[in-house]
Amino acid sequence: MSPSIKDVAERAGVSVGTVSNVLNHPERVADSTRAAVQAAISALGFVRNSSAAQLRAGTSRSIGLIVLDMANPFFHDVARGAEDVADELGYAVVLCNSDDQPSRENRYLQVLEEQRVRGVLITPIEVGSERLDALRRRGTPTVLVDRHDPRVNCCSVAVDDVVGGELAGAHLLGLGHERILYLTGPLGLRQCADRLTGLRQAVAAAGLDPGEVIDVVEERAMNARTAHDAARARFADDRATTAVFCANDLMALGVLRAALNTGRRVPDDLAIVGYDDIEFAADAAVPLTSIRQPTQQIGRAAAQLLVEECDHPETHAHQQVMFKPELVIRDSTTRE
Amino acid sequence: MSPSIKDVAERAGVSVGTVSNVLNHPERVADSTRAAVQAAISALGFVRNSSAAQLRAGTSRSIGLIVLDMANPFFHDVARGAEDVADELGYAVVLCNSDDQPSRENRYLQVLEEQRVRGVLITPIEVGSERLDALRRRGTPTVLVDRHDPRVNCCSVAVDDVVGGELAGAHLLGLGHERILYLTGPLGLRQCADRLTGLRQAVAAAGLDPGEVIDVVEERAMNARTAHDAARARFADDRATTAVFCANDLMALGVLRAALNTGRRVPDDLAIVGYDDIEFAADAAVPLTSIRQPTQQIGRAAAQLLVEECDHPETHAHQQVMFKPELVIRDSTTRE
DNA sequence: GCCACTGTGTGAAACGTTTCATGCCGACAC
DNA sequence: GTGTCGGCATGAAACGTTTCACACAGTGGC
Repeated sequence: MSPSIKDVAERAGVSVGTVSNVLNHPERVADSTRAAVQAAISALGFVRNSSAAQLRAGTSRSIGLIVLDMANPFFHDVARGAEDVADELGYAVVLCNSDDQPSRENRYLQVLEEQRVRGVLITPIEVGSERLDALRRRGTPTVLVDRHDPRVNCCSVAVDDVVGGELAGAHLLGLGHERILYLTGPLGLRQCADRLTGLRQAVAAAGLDPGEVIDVVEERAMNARTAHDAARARFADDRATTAVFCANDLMALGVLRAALNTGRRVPDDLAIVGYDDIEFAADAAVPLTSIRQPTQQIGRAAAQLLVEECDHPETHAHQQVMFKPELVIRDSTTRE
Repeated sequence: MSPSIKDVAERAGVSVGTVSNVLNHPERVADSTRAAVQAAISALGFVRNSSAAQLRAGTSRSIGLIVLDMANPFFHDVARGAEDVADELGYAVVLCNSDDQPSRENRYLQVLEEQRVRGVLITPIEVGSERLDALRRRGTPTVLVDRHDPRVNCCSVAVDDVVGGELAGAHLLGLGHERILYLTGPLGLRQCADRLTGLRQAVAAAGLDPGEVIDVVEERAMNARTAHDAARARFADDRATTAVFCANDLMALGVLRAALNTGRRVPDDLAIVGYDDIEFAADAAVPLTSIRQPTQQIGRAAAQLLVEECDHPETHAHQQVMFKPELVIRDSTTRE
């Protein structure tokens, strides 16, 4: 159907080996021959068949990246970082979106394996699944993104959520708040639980009793609407709480709307801290103080570790990289 | 390295042809043989090499999707819709992000061609580029997403932006506004220009003079910050304008913040209409009236057209599908 | 004039599948 | 017993590359 290397060879009057050399090792071919082959290639509109190339070569220069949710800016930035690094190092990235569904995760792992990718970057739905172990056993390096493997039999890159909670807590305590509400998603998520741990540590470090200072409200969904409703219900008869720490920015924005709609001034009556520092945080009705994660860095680091393991499997030692988050102060906690 | 079909055949004591049949035509194989082969497959951890399969088969069941910007929720939804349909029809989608850079678009087109994808869905950076025509000439069907080809030599799916502008205009005029500001990105973008055209049509249809009613402010960037600054500058000494129509929701959110910060009530002093109906529009400080595009539908329709052309190239006739947008009324224009 | 060498090109093997013509075997009809 | 047929399995060819051992022809040293 489409022209093959053989057609090109015939037209240029050379052997197939020579055409292949023009494609892959141009320096081995005399200038005149190379020109003739190039001419034949463009005349025929030849495009290399990568299936054949990869079959013969036995190995591909591509890695897979499976994320939980491409709609989440966090993963979008991670992907961007990983792509940039992979590109520099001569690898292509195959992007897959598991959408938090085990069936999709499985299907993509299968596809990536069939394509013989060199390695896989993944935020697994469940850490320590048999499927992933099997992949590793068969010799495909994997790196966990935003997760850690307690058994440490692969590399991983994550952000220290305990520190994030501490930063938020210390900031609010420093502003004089004595009743802090932690509005969170399911505490079964490590992320949410760790942030609470950090918050408690900050309170304890200030010489206060976490049990007295912190109040936890756990919601199932982590979006603005849920948070808005929860905040409204809560604030109907509560004037003691002067600060809210939310497990993500969407929830913080919901709380902000609830506060403004019930006539509270932010930050004077209520201080709000979010998490993630999403793009819109700075542009909210009251710009949001938030905890920023080095998202692109996560992707970059993960890709680097993976490529390192792919290229030097024998000397490679697994690492657990842990980034520190950063506090970004805006008007929702303090006006300068 | 990893076990091949041959290893499986040896271990199961059958020929390679039989193993292949177990994989692709299980019904042609006797139950007992099939079981033996399956056992060998799992014992060895065999995974089919898709390069070899595709090379032999000569054709793949995958299509490429090249979008401008995965960070934009619009394209995210389009991708989702396309993936769903492709999946139902037995095609896999290879997702590529051109990031508005011609070099990346070119590279991905090259990669997709080398992989011999059956077809390509693309929002091209430039309509009518030679590269895309060449691809089509070589027999790879393409469908334009959110773009139209004036020469109509391929299918396309887009949304009618003129109607979107009309909807916004008619809504604001119906509320009694007589001075409307259109805050837009570059009018060189068809999207932005068409929305203005629609707005003018609505004004004319109401028997008014577009030149008197509409005021256009064109900014280079279409984000919240730019819009916020533009709105602030504008409103410093302008009380005549009572309504703003923004070319996207991010700009509308910027205007909203500027309005609230300068003490205007929304919608009483200023009505605001956005465009795109992004997820956060409903959760803004004042929920935003916006124009919703059937984003997932766009992706679904595009994938359907493409697969149709791939599967029945001879009977296929190119179509230009044009969806109608929809007005979503919220508090930023009228309180019920 | 011979040797070694370099630069360039050749041709065949191999990669792991799928497909297809062929063959084997037992069952059933006559 | 012969002929036919269906169900299953086989083995080889083919897909389009890359690689590698080899060949060939100049070149320069001696």
